[in-house]
Amino acid sequence: MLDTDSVTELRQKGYRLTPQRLAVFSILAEAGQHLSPVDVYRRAQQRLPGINEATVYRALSFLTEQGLVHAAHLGGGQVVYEVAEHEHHHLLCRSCGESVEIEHRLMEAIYEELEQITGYQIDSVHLTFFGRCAACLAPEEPRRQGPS
Amino acid sequence: MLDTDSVTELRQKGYRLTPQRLAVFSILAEAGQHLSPVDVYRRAQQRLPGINEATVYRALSFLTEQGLVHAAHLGGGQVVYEVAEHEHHHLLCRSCGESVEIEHRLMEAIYEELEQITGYQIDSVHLTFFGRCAACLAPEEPRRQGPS
DNA sequence: ATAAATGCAAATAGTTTGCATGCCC
DNA sequence: GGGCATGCAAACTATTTGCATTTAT
Repeated sequence: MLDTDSVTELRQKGYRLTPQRLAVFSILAEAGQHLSPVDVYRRAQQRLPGINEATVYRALSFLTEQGLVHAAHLGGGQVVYEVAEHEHHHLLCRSCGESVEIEHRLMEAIYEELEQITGYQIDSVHLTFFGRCAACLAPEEPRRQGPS
Repeated sequence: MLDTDSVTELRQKGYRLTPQRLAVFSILAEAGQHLSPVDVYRRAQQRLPGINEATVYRALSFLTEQGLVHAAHLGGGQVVYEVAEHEHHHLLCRSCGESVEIEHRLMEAIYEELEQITGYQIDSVHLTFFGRCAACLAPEEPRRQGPS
């Protein structure tokens, strides 16, 4: 699932493309959504039965450092990962845990404003907003399930 | 440091205002900024030498449930707490860890836009943006120290 | 008095690290 | 073959929980 360019680049830097790293990457690519390290680990076990949790953590931080994967901080101190395709943010429903993507484009104006006010250069690739989704707002009885 | 109204209200609900809970609240109120549970614990020890870490965690979640304190999720899976005075957000410098407050007012327009687009009702009381502060951007050598 | 909260210790979850072995390039 | 990465186990940090005791009301 890793494109040839990335593969070549990483090898030139002296890094190795092990089955474990490739598995972690494809799992994220195929999932098409953010996964927690444990999620990744569980799925990885099915492909590479002997894979270790520490390896998954190491692969995730490796891929993050290389910019192939993004780490996102959802609420509750959870960190999740997803392939670095397009910049976006999340809006998470507190009731049912469902999330929608927010295009980064929508946030550009506010980023600029905040940069002007604060003097910071903002580079958040990922923000998480919280709220309640339409489905949970509508009925008397919201469909309870708890986030995550 | 808790106002009389809150005190009365909590007692009427059957909750108790123990020295531990009051200490945790005043520590946050006096700090005037977000503190991690460990920060709170350390400061609490000086006032109530026997206080236990579990008690601090329990007090923090109690105060959060009662709406007197807000939990904020900074990066790296850290949760910090602060008194619930005014709604605001944080902008955190990745290099030195310094943070500035972002007034919620600035975010209102984008909240409305997102609500229209997604159908969600957004109630994030706290967002954390990441970037680099002016001081860390300016010099050749950013003042390294690592966040938090 | 009595139910709620604390303190203690142990359990749990999530993540990191040291080191010998294995395997990618 | 050389060195980076893995696997394993242990260490760590942060947080939670059960239970006997204490204490606010």
